[in-house]
Amino acid sequence: MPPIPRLSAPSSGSELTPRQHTILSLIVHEFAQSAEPVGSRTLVETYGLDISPATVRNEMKVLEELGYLTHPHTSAGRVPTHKGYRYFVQHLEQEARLPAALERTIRHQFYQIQQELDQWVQLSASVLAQTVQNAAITTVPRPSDTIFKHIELISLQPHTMLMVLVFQGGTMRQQLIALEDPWTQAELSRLSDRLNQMLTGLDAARIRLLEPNIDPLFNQVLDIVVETMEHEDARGEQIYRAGIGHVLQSPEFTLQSQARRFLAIFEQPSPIEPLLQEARRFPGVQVIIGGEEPYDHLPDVSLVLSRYGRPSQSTGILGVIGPIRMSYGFTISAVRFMADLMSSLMAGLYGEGDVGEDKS
Amino acid sequence: MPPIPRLSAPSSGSELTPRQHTILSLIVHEFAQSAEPVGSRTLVETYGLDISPATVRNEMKVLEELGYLTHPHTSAGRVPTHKGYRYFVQHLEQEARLPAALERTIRHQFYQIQQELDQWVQLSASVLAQTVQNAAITTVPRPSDTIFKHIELISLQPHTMLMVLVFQGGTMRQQLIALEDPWTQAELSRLSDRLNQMLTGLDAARIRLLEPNIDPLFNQVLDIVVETMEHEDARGEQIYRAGIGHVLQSPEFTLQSQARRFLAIFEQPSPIEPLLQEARRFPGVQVIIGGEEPYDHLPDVSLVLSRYGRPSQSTGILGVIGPIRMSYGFTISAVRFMADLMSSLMAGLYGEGDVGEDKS
DNA sequence: TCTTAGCACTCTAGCAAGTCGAGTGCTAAA
DNA sequence: TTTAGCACTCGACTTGCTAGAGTGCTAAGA
Repeated sequence: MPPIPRLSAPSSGSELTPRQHTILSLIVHEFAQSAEPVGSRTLVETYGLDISPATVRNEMKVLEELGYLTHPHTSAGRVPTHKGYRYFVQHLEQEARLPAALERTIRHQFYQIQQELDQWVQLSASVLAQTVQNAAITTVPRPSDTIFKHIELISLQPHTMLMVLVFQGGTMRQQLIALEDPWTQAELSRLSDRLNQMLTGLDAARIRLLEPNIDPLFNQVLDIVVETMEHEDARGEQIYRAGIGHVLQSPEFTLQSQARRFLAIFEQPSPIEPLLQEARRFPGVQVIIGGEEPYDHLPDVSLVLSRYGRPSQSTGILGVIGPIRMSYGFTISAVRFMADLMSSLMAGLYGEGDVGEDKS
Repeated sequence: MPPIPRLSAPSSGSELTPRQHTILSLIVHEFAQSAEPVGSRTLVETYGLDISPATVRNEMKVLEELGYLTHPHTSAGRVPTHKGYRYFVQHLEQEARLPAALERTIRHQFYQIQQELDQWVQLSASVLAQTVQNAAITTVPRPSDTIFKHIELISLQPHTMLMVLVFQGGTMRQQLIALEDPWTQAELSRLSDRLNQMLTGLDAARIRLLEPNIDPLFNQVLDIVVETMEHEDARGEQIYRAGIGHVLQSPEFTLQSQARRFLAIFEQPSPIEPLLQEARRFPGVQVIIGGEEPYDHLPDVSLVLSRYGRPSQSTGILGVIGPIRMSYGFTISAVRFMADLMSSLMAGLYGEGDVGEDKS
């Protein structure tokens, strides 16, 4: 059960009176829990307000005229609009932390598994989903630009070798290559030494400009390297997901059509991929409210995303996807904590000298 | 639209008369399409049978007494029972192939992407899901036993090295290792040469028995190797999934409770993992009808699974998950084709000498 | 003996009418 | 400016009814 969000007076410059702000916040909070339109009487009774339902109704009407609330029908309670949510999120106390016990529990789970990036990524999605009781995603960190760092050629059988490519930032790719002629490990090592000297620090475009060599194997490997690097640049995110069931449990996604639109997010060509790319460019937690304006191709969901990793080297995105009425305060805290945790785990993995994510 | 399954007379030894067999098959087929109980009149009219509805009703009653059909209520049509499906699947002509044009289309998609196992695996799930209009899964191939084949130690920075482990069957793992003292590539190469000579062909248990060396780095690496290999043995399948939305569209999964049970299959600790392990031990396409007897922990779904890969080296599982009333004939053909295709793709990747999956 | 026409019976889906309750909006008084 | 009171609205739920699809049984026909 997430804690009740702070209901402090709005920060200066707000266009709402303190009471309107309180009422809007309470409606957002109540609707997040009940998923049903909030009536004036319910609100007063549930939160023990010192004003009468009629007063609340009057304020609600003003808020509706300002565009922060709507009605599903004449005699129903109020529901926040997208604008209402945007206002709420903007004026939220974003600095709240998760309860210390919860932070400990989460951290503990990461120290129980092997030190391996892929597993951390996967675990972060499922722990996040479990924590916020919504769907969560995490993308595998990768650098914004693929730059050659190291190649290793390993002879497996006389006619088969394993090529291991390491890129700046620590990403690795391996590939088996069939050879026309048999080669010894010594010969392959000489070749990889030469490649390492020539290619370190270059990107795919620069490598392409190199003059062809006399050695046919050299050329073959070079081709494969370029191909792999270009492919790496063009490759879609690898996304781990978890907790889809949580979201489908909530009433707004019981309709088939809604559920299908929601599920499409997790299928192969995901409609949120451009969003993730975009989100990676900025530090801090970002909240995206879908179903409207620039995000109308999304179903009615909200995304709470954060970049993580080492900004100059390789970064990934993690976050939560859930109904628009989610508990933003708690979710934002959870996402921020998880991003910081992953960043520091990665910093530990790749050496302490490199600080994790910048604390904005 | 899948083709109508062959309705030939049952193979000898069947406990049903030819007419009963036909009626059961038609009910299975009709119910697969309509998802609604099949009445006697509908059956006669839709399939142009030369017998009257009354006769069909009599036969239906016999089939019901034998346990192959049920009634949702007194005045409803008939629905196949699990036993009915099992009978139907067992007596199905399993040798049907996909239409040649479809096979070509599918093959084509695999030649359009880079030769990389992970991508093929992912693609196979989405193509399969698209083809049969149900959910599909594919696991990344891996050997049944992890056996050391090769190690490579690559110096990235003076105090950081990359360890690449290759196991029998071609699976690879890499890991960054922080070093207390600085090491040169030459020193690391000598170390990896020694390890390669000592460990090739051994499994984790045997490596554990080796006597400790004087060299501390040697011991450190050896520990990590054993740990990685043991971890590899214990690691869960990496599963790619696709087409979940197709299944959720069908009427049996519109109820929240059903949908959630179904989705649980695709979440982190999947209830079907033991099934996949089991299925990997046998060649050919296997059909599992869930929701009953040994599979009652599953929701009401059927699995059509096949192993693929190189039996002696490394194998994976691919298959389709859908409502029990799926089109078995078509689905089985699709799964078999996809398994064969993946097997031959892998054979091509790892060298022709090694034939793909045995044709059972 | 098998098949089939006829008929009574059963059960669900769907529709219409009616009731209940939560909630609004307005007005007038505090 | 706040609030009590009241008329009004609309959805959710209940009840009663009907049409339709389907079965099971019986008796006649092949």
